[in-house]
Amino acid sequence: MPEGHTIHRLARDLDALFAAGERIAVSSPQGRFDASAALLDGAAYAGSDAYGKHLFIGFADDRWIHVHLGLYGGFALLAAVPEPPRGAVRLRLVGKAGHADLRGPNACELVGPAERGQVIARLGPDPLRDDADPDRVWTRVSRSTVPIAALLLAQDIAAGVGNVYRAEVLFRAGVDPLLPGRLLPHEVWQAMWHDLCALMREGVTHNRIDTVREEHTPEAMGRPPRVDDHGGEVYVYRRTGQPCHVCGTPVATQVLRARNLFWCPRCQPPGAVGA
DNA sequence: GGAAGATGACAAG
DNA sequence: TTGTCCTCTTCCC
Repeated sequence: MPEGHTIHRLARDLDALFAAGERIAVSSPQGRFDASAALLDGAAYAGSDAYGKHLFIGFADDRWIHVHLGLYGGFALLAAVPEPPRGAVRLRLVGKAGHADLRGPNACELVGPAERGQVIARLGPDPLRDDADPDRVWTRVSRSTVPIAALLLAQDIAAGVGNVYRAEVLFRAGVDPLLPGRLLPHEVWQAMWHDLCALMREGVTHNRIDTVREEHTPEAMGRPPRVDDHGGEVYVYRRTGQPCHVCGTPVATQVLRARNLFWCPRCQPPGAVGA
């Protein structure tokens, strides 16, 4: 689930669930956040914020719960009255209108403004934040010999992009994933960044990743809609061996830097820098 | 019942 | 580059 759009959506949903100033019951049913939960229990909610894949849940006195979901973490927000926790619930927040259960996060820690600032300082521009400066990203990309597919996942270069968005944005741009960053034309980069911002914003709105253009949707192409646990309709992500929605060539895959990479060998041949 | 896999990131070597 | 963290779901026996 968790790419940047998920985290921004969570911040928005937490703000909808809990009112500013409302006192929140904070606990750690699983026990691993016990000490910090005790310090925060009953504190006033002060709003949540997202930077890339990092979530900061704010409380009075500039105290924050820093959450990173990692690969399999999940945050379930429910309006219902909380039942006894099922499974390993690291963090439970209970307010008047509902509660939120956090499981399996990579990080869940109580931090102050300094530590929060340190986390943010390590991150590159976030396509989902209005203050993001694409030129800062381009400076890094345009000087690198590393494949563009690897650069897109580097959080210190651009924060919030995950494996699905990187595969999809490269496909939509017609760019060879293994192309070194410095060989990418500036105008292609600008278009890709613009596309990334639009796709991720749409991801926040719909809480899922859809990247297939109108003319390639199942309805337009006369094929059955894709059913997958990430929820959306995509061109290449996790479609290994299946025909490309545009040209019919089987989608290719390889492991790059310990992450699965997917692309269409015909729409994105070696050296391709965009349609 | 058990293994494998998943949209991530870090430390160690 | 490799190993480790962490949880849940799916698939296979």
